[in-house]
Amino acid sequence: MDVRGRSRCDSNVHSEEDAVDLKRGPWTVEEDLALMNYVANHGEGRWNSLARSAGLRRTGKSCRLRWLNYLRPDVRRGNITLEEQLLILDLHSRWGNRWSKIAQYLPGRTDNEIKNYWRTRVQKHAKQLKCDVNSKQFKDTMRYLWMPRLVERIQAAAAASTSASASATAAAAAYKANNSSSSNNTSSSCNNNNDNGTNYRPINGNLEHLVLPDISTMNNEFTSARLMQSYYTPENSSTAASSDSLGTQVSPFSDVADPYSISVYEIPNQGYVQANQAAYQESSLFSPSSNSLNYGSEFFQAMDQNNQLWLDGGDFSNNLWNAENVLYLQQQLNSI
DNA sequence: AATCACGTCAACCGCTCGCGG
DNA sequence: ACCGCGAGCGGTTGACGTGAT
Repeated sequence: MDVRGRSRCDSNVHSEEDAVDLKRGPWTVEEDLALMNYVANHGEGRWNSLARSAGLRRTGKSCRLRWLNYLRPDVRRGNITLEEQLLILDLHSRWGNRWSKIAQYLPGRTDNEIKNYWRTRVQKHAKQLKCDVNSKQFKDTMRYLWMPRLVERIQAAAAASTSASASATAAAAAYKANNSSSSNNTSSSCNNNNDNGTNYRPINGNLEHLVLPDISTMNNEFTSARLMQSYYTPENSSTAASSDSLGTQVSPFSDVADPYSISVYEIPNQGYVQANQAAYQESSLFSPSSNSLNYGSEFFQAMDQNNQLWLDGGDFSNNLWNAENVLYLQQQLNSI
């Protein structure tokens, strides 16, 4: 067997006997098969005894980790999608480094994977911006710039996906028929129960009021679709919008004292950076308190340099929208 | 072709918590 | 109340892949 990685003597092996028996490092195919077979026949749990009974020279911890993070049949592979990024950013803003809790809302993703994503992607950008990942500055950047931008990207992807497959799907045809008659119906349906029977009632984009659905009944794309709705509602984008000198539609912050209150900007055919910077700067007009977002042009320059890298983190090839989600997101787009 | 730097991620570690004896 | 054990969590490490030089 291939024993790589840490040496046996650098761990908390308590006896010479254990040192001889225990194996560390990457799992082999044989070990994986042994673990899978044993779990299939006997179920999970009792990992220490499981390891012995399955004939694995591994700790129970190692077996558990291998199963949960890799061998479990419902483990999801591939890049973190834009929808998942949005969810991770939002949930982390609420719960911090509660990776397992966050992972509960991203079916198929493990806490380890989310943790790795955060450390390799998010913290990297904080470092490039020369600010602490836990600083208010960085959190504001996420809330007011990156997350709205993620929403834009998701909407754009949904629109592209729908237009590409519209003629081939019944859902798209139904959408077209529905959309040609009335636009009000679509927006009014947004805040009602969804097709999964999940009660979802976002209130003016305030995520504190966002009731996260039962994850057992919905996939992560649908969860993020609901989250998107809370970031971009027809009410705050149309009735309260104002135009700045760039022609950018800017929504005033309805409640800047609430750290989770989000406004989103409509940016028709504008460069993302310029438009968002204008929106970002204008946001200070609505925040006379200590929450004012005056970070200056240097900060934006640093952010802009890294912005595309950040947004390109999503993999559209893995953006497997089903017809239902495409329809839902299209309704959102057309209700704006 | 060789080397280096960097990013990714599987795996490990220490710690805490809950539970049963 | 204490102890031992199993399970789970968050932090960290290091092997590996890849692109740049």
